[in-house]
Formats: sequence, structure tokens, C-alpha cells
Amino acid sequence: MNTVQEIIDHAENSCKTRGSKLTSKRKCVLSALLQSNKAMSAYELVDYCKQVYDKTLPPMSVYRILDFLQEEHLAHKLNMANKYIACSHITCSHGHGVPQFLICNNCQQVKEISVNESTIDTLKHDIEQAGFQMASPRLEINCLCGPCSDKAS
Amino acid sequence: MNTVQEIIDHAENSCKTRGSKLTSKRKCVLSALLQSNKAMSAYELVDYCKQVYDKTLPPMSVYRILDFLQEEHLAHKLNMANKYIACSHITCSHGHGVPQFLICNNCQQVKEISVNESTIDTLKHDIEQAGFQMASPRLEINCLCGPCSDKAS
DNA sequence: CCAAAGAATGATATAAGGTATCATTCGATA
DNA sequence: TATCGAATGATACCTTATATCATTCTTTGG
Repeated sequence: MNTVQEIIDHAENSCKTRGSKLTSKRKCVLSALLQSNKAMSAYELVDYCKQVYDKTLPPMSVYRILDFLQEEHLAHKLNMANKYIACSHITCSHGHGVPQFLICNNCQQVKEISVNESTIDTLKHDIEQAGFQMASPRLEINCLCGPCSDKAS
Repeated sequence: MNTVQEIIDHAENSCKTRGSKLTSKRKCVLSALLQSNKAMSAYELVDYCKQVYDKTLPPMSVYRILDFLQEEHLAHKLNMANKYIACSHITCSHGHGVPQFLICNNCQQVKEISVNESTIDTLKHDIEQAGFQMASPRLEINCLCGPCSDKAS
């Protein structure tokens, strides 16, 4: 497990390598995603940066920064929830299977897992049978996390 | 393949059986979903009903009707796209595997397929390993449909 | 047949997510 | 240090969605 600061440092280096810059505001948004450790909407990020870091960011800037972070593979958008999360593999140098997101319907906690590659291949095959191409094999799956599912029962 | 009218008749009967009513406005929205044969937003449905059926429905009503149609298993919401589609199995009496939605990122066309049950079981198993419970095994998958993927290449 | 109750729909306001556009500021580089 | 491009700010507006209260329609019991 890495500290937020370590991850930020790593992200900064990886941006440098790719010829882009992790500015202070971009760091701020990324830190917020890392520290909160859950999926957040753009407007929640505005509030979080204001309250926790005392940085006032207009929503428009947050959206732009989120776009940037996604391009740099530092964050992902969860389309089903209209929220954003930090990529959980920022500090890894090795390649990964495509991430699958488990979204807790109750508390919005998100877990990023890699499923068995052959499962995805099977799915892909079924999809191609139907005449479609998978645009992104990244799945977002409606779930309940352990604690929330315990409470519900 | 059934005509829209046949599907509507079938839906009306199934509502009657379940003790609810498929009113004329509800029919209108369902017809729009069936005729257009694609995923539509609530506001697109407002426009469609106005232009094609000359029925003026306020957005609020359309949302309520969409909720109703979902309760009756006549329509589904696609969370990733914030759009709605008619269930493709309205006229079927037998049970189905859980539907998976293939959404064309380009033209919004949606195909509802059933994937191999064991694939879903595997996925479910992986998810439980991660300490989560699948809330709905219904997946929404970012795709390109045949025509759009041809154009793109 | 009529009144009352409940379901369905309408009208209005507003929240939340997101984008387009133009202005301004910051920062590297010549 | 002047300048050019990248980053950020400000403003306006669009789309999706919900909350709330009013009105209409439809049963159904008397």
C-alpha cells in the first residue's frame, strides 16, 4: 500500500515522462480522489477541494482536470454513476488486465478488480456473435459491498 | 417478429393480469420506444410523442411512465447512457437469462442479448471473491454496432 | 346515479451533471 | 523580457432528473 503522497509523486513522474504536467490543481483533484477513496462527482470534488485543501476550483476546471487525468490513465469515469475515481494502478509499472468496476449501489464505494481474461473473451465472443464490437471491455457492475450487503440482510 | 401493435396488446394483457393499467399515455411512450427501436432519453420521448403521435406529455409524466414501465418489466433504463429502451421480451412467456445490453457508442442503437449463464456465474464468483455482491447481473457494455464499426475503420 | 377515494397526470420550480465559449493568467522559451 | 501556448477562470446554457402541489380521471360503494 502506498501513501497518497507516494502515488502523487509517481503520477507526477509518469506525466513528466509522457510530456505533460501534473499542476498543483491537477494534484489537488487527484489527491481528493485518492484520499476520499470512493467515487466522487465533479461537484463533490469541487466541495472536497474547497473544504479539505482550501482550494477553490470552478466546476469547469474540475471537468477539464478530470479529462486530463483520464487521458493520463490516472483516473476513470464511472458512466453508470456519473462519478470519477482514481486509477488503482498508478504506481504499478506492469500491464494489467482490463479493470472491472464494482460499484456499491448503497455507499458508492468502488472496487477495481481484474477478472479472469477468459471470461472477458467469452463475453467478447458472444458480443461479436450479435454483430457488435466491444468498445471497451471495461465493465461497470452494480453491486453491494460487504458491509452494505450485511446491513441490508 | 411481432408488430408494435401486437406487442402493445400483449403488454396490455400482462398489465391487466398484474392488476395495473396500460393507459393511453403509457401506451404512447411504450410505442415510441418500440417504434424508434433505439435507446431514448426522457426528453427525446417527449419530443417523439409530440411529433409522431401529436401527444403532448410533460417530462415529469414521461419519467413517471418510464418508472411504471420498468416496474412492469416493459422497459429498461440504461444507466450508462441515461436512456431508456423497450424490453425485447415483452411477448415471451418463458423466463430468460438476465439480459445484457450492448450499447453502440456512436448511434445509440442497443441490442439486448443473453450471454451464456456460466459466464455470468464466473463473473459473479470473481466479484464475491472481492467481497462484493452482484446487485444486478445485468451488464451494460460499451460497443460499436456493425455498421458504425464498419464506418469507423 | 352520485359522491368520495385513489390513481394518473399536469404544472412549476429547482437540483445536479455537463458543455460551449470567450477571457485571463501562468510558465517556458527564444 | 516579450511572446506564445497551455492552463485556468467566468459565464451562460443545455440535459437529465426530482420534489411538490394542483388537477383530472376512474372506480366503486351507497
